[in-house]
Formats: sequence, structure tokens, C-alpha cells
Amino acid sequence: MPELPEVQTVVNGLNEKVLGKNIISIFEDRKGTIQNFVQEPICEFGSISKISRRGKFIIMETSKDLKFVIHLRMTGKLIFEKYPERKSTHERANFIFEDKTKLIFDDTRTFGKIQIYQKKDKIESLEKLGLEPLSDNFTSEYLKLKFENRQAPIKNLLLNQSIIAGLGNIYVCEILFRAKISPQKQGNKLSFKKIDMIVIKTKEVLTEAIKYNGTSISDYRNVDNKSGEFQKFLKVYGKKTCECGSDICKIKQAGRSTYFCEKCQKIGE
DNA sequence: ATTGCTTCCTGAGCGC
DNA sequence: TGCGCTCAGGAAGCAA
Repeated sequence: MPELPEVQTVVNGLNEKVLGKNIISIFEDRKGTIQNFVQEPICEFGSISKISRRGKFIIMETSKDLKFVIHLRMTGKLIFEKYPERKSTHERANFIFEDKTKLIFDDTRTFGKIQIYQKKDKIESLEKLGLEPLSDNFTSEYLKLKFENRQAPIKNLLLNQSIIAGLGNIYVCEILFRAKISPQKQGNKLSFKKIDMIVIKTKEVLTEAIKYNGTSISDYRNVDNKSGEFQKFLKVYGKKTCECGSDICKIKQAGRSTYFCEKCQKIGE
């Protein structure tokens, strides 16, 4: 569910609300939510010293050299709560701070996970990620190299986290629409010019979506339990009619819905 | 190595 | 009202 802009919005909110707070306890309301979780009789977690994002992962580091690596998957939410007596509807885990505030991990479909690591640990899930699309080293040359010998549709390749970290179904649909590329076009058949358009539009769409605090189609909320605004600017995802007047097509690719306009996104080009 | 299919789980929305 | 079906923004794990 949450993709790069939504995760970045959550990270921004966490930096505002919980940075520096001392963790006095962590609870797991649903078994399996927290991995590598050892609740020692006296386990000191420390205070939150750094909060960052890598792909769709949220990374919270503590003064005791712990790293919480959090993935929200489809329906995960991190909600900051001033009044810890209030319980969230699908609360799966929570962090209680010394000042009696609380960070709730709420996740309807329970796909989300919190992994606990020591600072020295190798974190495999992060190591296999591809480049950050908003970084300077994410270029058309890089993508061209990655798309060589790839016959899979461009839609699938853009969803592949080991190529680009952070894109999901909504933004891939939007990027391909804005770049005027058919989602069914094979990766190795794209011209350098088209690949360049993908890079430009990826940076453009993501930057704009972050500015509007992400896209809320259904579940996504920020740490204040508020919706994002970018859904107002979507051009194809979930749409019936294109701005050109044609009908938007809806097909299945890699098991998920692809929305695109056959007239604006021609396979032959 | 690459590709695609299945699976994890809950809830909303639809047609009957 | 209620049942059963399909769908949902992710990605690991597996088979071909």
C-alpha cells in the first residue's frame, strides 16, 4: 500500500513526533509482527536517535545501537498517540515512551513487519534493494543497464525493488502514463529516449507526491492518522476516462491492476 | 538468471 | 439482511 512518498511522509512525521524519545517498553499484540524480538527482564532499548527511509522501509535507530526496520506492506500504519489508553482497531504492536506517549503499529491485513537488529547486523532486506529513485545516481544510464536482456513488461520491472527501491503499483501506473509508455512494452525494447523519460517522470511524480503527503486511496494514513492529498492529482490509477477522452484500460500484470490509456501509451513507440 | 504464480490476512463493495 | 464472490497500494517463496 504505502509507496515511497507515503513512507517518506511517515518518516517526516516520526522525525517530528518521536525523535529523541526514550522507549520504555515495546509490546507485540499479535504474534509474528515483531521479528527477532527478545523481551528481556530488563531490556533497554534506548532513545530514538535517527529515523530514515530506504525504499519502502522505515529505519529507526536507537542510542542503544538497535535498529528497528519496519515495513508497512499493504495496510500498515504508524500512528503517534498522546493518550496511550486508546487502542487502535488493528493494533499489532506498540512502542511506549517515557513521556507516556505511544507509537502504534496498526495493520489490518497483518502483512507488515517490524524487525529488530543490532547496529552491527547485516540487514539483507535492505542490502538487496536497488537505487533510490530520488538520488543523483539514479540515471537513464543505470536503468538502461538494468533493462538489458529483460523481456518482462516495463510495468513489472519498475515494481522490482532490486532495480528501483520504493515504487509500487500506483506510482508505476502514473509514471508510465506521464512518460507515454505502454506498461506492456518489454524492458529491453525501450529506446534510450523513453528510458530517459521514465527517469524524469519518476523523479517528478515522486517529488510532487511527497509535497502532497502521499496518496490515500483507502488505508494509508500518516502519523497523525491523516490522509494524503496526491490522489487528487492521479491521472490513470483508478480512473475510467483519460484526459484525452479515451477510456482507460484496466488489465492484470504481475497479479495486480494496471491502468493505462491505449491511445496515449502506445506499445509500438 | 528471469519470470510468473501462489500465498500470507482482513475488510469493503457488489450482485443476487 | 445476508451470503458468496472479487478485489485491494506488497513481496517472499517457489516452480518452470
